[in-house]
Amino acid sequence: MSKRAAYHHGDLKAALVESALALIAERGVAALSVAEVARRTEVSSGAPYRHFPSRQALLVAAATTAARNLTARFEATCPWTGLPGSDPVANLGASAAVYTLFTAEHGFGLDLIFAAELRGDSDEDLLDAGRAVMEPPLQAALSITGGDAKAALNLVERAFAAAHGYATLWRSGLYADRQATVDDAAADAAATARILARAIQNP
Amino acid sequence: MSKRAAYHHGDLKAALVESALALIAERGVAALSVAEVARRTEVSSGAPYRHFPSRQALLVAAATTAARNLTARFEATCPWTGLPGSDPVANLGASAAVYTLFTAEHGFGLDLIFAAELRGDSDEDLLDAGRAVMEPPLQAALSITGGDAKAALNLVERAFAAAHGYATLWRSGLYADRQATVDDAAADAAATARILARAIQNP
DNA sequence: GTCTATACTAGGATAGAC
DNA sequence: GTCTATCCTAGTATAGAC
Repeated sequence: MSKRAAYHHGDLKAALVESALALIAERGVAALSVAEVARRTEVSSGAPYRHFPSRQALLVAAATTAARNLTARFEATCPWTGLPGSDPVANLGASAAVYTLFTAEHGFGLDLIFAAELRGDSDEDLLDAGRAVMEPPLQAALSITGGDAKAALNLVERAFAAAHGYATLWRSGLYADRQATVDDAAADAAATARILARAIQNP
Repeated sequence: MSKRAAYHHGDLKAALVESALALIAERGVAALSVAEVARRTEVSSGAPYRHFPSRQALLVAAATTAARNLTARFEATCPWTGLPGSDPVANLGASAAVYTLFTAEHGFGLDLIFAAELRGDSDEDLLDAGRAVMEPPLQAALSITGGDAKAALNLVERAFAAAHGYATLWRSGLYADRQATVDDAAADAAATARILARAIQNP
C-alpha cells in the first residue's frame, strides 16, 4: 500500500504543527506555507484546512506550542530561583542562553509569541502561553533587584533584548566568518545577561 | 497628460531603490516584491528588470544604500572619538541608539547587510559598505578597551546584539502594551551599551 | 528605456467525492 | 477526515512593440 494511503493519523493536527515548526526553523516564519506543511506531513494540500481555517491559525498554533516548550525549558533551567543558596544571576544568565538557543533554532522567539498580529485575534491559548513564558526569568530578576518589580522588568528586557539580538544575528550568518556556533552565541548572551544583572546590583 | 506617460526618470534605478526601502520599512524584507516596487514607482512591472536582473539584485542594492546611510549616521553621531576630551562610552551608547532607530525604522540592519545569501554573490559594493559600517563604533570601543582589539570587537558585538534585539522586538510590537515609542527602545539600547562598556572598563 | 502581454510557478482557500 | 480538483490571487521573469 502506498505511503499516503497508509497514512492514518491519530493526531494530524499535532503532526501539522510539528511540520510547521520544522519548516519555520529551516526557512523562517515568512516561508511558512500551508501547502508545504501538507507536503511534509504527507497529506493533501486541502487536509490542513480541516484543522486550521487559515495559514494564520496554523501559525498561532505553532507559536503557542513553541511558547509552552520555551516555558518548560526555562523552568528546567532555573527551578530553584528564590530558594536559599540559589544564584539568581547565574539563573538569569542560563535563561538568556536557553532563549538564544531556542530562538536561533526555531527561527522565532518572543517576537512571534507576542506579535500583535497574532494576539489580536484574542486567541486565549496564545495569550495564556505568552503570559506564562516570562515568569521564570522574571522570578530570577526579582531576586536580583531585591523585589523591585520595575527594575526587574527592565533587567529582563535588557537581558532578553541582547539574547534575541544574538540569536537573530547568528541566524543571519553574521558571525559565520568566525565559525561561531550557536552555543557560542548562547554563551555570549549569558555573559551579557550576567553583566547587566551585576550592574543592577552594584549601580 | 497621464501620470505614467509623464514619467521620465532621470534616475529610475535610484527611485526603485527608494521605493524598495520604503516597502521593506512598511512590510519587512520578506514582503519585498519587484511588482509592488514597480507599482509604487509608477512604472510597469517589467521596467525594473532593465535595471536589476532579479529581486535579489534589487535587495542587494537596497541593502548597500542603507549600509552607506547607516555609516553616515554613525559618523555624524561620534565624529570626535579618539580626540582628547571625547567620551567614548557616550559615543558607543549613541551609536547603539542610532542603530536601534535605523533598524526599527528600516525593518532590517546588520542582519541583511551581512546576510550570507546576499554577500555570497561576491557583490563588491555591498562588501565594501559592510566593511565600512562598523568602523565608527569600533573606534569608540577601541578607546574604551585601551586598544585591545579583541575586547573591542566583543564589546561592539554585545552592544549591537542588544541594540538589534531592542529594534526587532520593538518592531514586532512587544513593547506596544507599554506604549513605548521607538525612541524609548533606542534610549534603552544606549543605556545597555553604556553599562556593557563600563563593565569592560571596571571588570 | 519603458510599455504591453504573456508563460510560468506557487500558494490560499473552497467544493464535492469518497 | 482525507482526497481530488479547481478557482483565484500574486509574483518572477522574458519577449517583442514602440
